[in-house]
Amino acid sequence: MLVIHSNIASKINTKIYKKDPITSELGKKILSGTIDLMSEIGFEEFTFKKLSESIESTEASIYRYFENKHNLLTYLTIWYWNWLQHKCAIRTLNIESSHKRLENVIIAITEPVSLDMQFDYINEVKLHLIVITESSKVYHCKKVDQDNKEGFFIAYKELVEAAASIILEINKDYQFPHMLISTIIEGAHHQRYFAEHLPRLTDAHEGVDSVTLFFVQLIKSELKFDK
Amino acid sequence: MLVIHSNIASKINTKIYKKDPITSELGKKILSGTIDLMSEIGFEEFTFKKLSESIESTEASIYRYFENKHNLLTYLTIWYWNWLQHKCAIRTLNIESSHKRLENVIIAITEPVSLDMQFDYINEVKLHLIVITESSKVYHCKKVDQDNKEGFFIAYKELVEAAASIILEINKDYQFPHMLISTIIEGAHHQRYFAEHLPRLTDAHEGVDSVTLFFVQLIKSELKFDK
DNA sequence: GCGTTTTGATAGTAATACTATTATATTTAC
DNA sequence: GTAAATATAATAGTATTACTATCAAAACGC
Repeated sequence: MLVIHSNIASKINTKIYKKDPITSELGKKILSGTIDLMSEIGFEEFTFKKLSESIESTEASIYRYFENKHNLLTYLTIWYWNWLQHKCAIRTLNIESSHKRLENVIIAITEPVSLDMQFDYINEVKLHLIVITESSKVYHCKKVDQDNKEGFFIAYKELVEAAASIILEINKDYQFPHMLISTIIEGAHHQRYFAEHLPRLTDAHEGVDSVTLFFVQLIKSELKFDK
Repeated sequence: MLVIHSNIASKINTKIYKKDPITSELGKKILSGTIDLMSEIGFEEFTFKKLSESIESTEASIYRYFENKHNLLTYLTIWYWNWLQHKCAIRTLNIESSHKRLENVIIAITEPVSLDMQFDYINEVKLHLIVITESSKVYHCKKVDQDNKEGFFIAYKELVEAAASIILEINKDYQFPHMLISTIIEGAHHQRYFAEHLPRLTDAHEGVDSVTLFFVQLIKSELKFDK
């Protein structure tokens, strides 16, 4: 069940930061500066030194908010998962048909991101780019089991669980609801990345959002409600 | 069209290394040592220093074979793609039915890896673990466009192209053959990783390879030949 | 206006990611 | 069988990264 939260950052696990970035001006500058800088130079090239220069602060000050750049990326990724949850909740409000709710969720998850909601320190379009390119590094690392115990991936699990439960409304005997949803979430990121950098691995058609088209068609075929 | 090569390493792009590792004892020890060490401690913790200690050589000697650990991981990933191509070629030999050939390819791509072929310096099971956990880092980095120009991803593209062409034999009007295949390749890695570290994102059933089951069912549903 | 918290400035350490140099093996060339 | 070429080991050194520590200045809370 998806719950609508007014403040996306307030849902974020408190152990991911040393000091909550949304409680101060510097904290917010760290978030917005990171989104600008990391979307430009990428996670590997990104350092707290460079960030401190771009926001005119110091390395030591940034370390007071986040232990390291990995946790900072994790923070942004959790923010994105919460934001997606919120978006899915809005898109399924007052819709009776399970089929239509599921379709709306798949669209919300896979569509290109625009700046429709306005957040003061988070640029959703740039954040989406970072998520597409870097978010898998959040869990593809040795810290994954420890971070999982801390609860850093709860927002992702809730998102998958919520969509999976709609699938079970449609077909209570369907065997792979979680796999289907997590494959679509990860797949949408991959396909957008491939379209940009390795187009021979995709079928991008000009002017058409084939990523969303493909995944909507896929889920309808798999659950056999394509009519 | 898949071509069968007797030597998987010989197909590897020569620009990925400074000195071809399979031409010397040290080179082979670098490959087997990397597979052992990296599958154990992960890409981020892996250093040429640690590798040199574990294979009883020196940092400088390893640098004569590979510019950096990123290129070494890329080498191993290319080896894996070539190996998968080879496996798919074998599994589709002498099979007339396009449907059966496609099913065999999806099984070859998604099934768990065992040590059936024996390579002297590559442990396929450990390499598969590395690919599942680390291979997306090969292209999710700032170097991706440069590496793509060098041709490092050709083996991946050929694999996708070969499977996509079978899809088009089955349905020449199908719009998304490349997306479907690359989604399955990446998806299979993700699902195996999730099953190990984030099980709530999957539907792993005991004793059953649900990853392969899921993707075989998915492609049959999407291409509507599930009979 | 005084105490507390936050930030800035600076310094310092250990590890990483390399490059360079030279000596010593080992291989190959003929 | 010896000289020449090549490969490896041993060592040293540099720039950058990823932090930690200290202290003074600024801001803020009441």
